[in-house]
Amino acid sequence: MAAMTADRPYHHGDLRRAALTAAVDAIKEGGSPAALSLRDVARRAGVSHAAFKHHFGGKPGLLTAVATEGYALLADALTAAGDDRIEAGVAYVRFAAAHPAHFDVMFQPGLYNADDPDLRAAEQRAGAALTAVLSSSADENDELAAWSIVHGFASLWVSGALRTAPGADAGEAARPVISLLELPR
Amino acid sequence: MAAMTADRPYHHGDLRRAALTAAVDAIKEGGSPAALSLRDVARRAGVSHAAFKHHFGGKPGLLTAVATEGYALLADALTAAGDDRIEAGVAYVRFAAAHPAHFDVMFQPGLYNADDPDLRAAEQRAGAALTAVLSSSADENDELAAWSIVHGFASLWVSGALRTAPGADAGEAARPVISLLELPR
DNA sequence: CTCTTATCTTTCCATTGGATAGTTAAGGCA
DNA sequence: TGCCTTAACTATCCAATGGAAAGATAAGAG
Repeated sequence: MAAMTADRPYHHGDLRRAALTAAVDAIKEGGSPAALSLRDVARRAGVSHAAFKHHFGGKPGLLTAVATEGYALLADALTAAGDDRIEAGVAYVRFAAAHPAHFDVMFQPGLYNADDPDLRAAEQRAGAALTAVLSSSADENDELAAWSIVHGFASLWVSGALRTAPGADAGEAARPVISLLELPR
Repeated sequence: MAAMTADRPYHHGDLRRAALTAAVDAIKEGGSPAALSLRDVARRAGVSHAAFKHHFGGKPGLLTAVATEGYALLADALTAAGDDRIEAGVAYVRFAAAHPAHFDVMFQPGLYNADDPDLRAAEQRAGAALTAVLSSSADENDELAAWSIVHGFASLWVSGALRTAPGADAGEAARPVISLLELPR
């Protein structure tokens, strides 16, 4: 039974990529990764919902790919920010604000396949980039404090808990805040 | 058609309370509020899934109640902690670690009915308690920094990003970290 | 003792994620 | 060129979900 109403090709060509962006769009519109529907993503990509099984295995697999991409983007952003701790922190916040869907998924390990090899690799790359900037820290508490303040600001920003002027730049808003941790003590 | 296999009474007596605790249990076991199933909660409470309509309206309504209870608990914990900023911060983290399900829901406004009156009231009570402790702050950035570092630590702890010794006390782990913000500058 | 109303159940529905089996195309190899 | 293996995708079925509607039961007011 060959239906094929539309004249699009049988093979998408770059379904994986299309699915990822469609998923991120859907998460943004839905407001939460929880509301994500596989079938909705499939419709956006113009594909049967079962097509994802081959590429991602299932819904958790799709979200695993989103998280993986997120960690990769974060690692890139951190490396690009250089050695300055403040700038790295600003980059962290900026990443979260620019990719809220990725950020949301990343820190909800219950949603995806947390022991996926690719995911782990990207995760460790981001972790290494973070540790590299913080290597000047005196002790472990110093590192934890830096990570906490930056992650906290990012989380609050993304969740909408900070009622800021619309269109405000998250990075610039964060700079004076996270700088408080860096003053000479 | 009166089936009623079990001999439990037709009226539960305290369904609202039972539903809340069942929902929290289910979220903890499921790992994420996203995985929460209304019908599962109903089974735990020994009730038809349609019974919730009257009490909560629907799934978002149930999660709204969870978030409301969370904000109330947080407000209580903060007020009980007294005037000390460090102790308030420790209490914040301790709350998150003790009630991870509530905490998870609270900061995902997309999951619930964010403009519910009761929710707003509890939210504002917690906000007031937080602001009260931070009132000694020099400026707004100081307040934001304090909130960020505490919320960041709590988020990372709850999401499992901090690989700590099992059974470790979150509050005590947080104390030296958040104290770094309080050193004389 | 009846009426009213809050609480709960049954039943039905569209939608979801997943499983299975079949269809199409693309690339290696004769 | 023609075959054949395999990647990529569709069609279809299924159990489970959240919600809606309508009815059953109980509790309390008068």
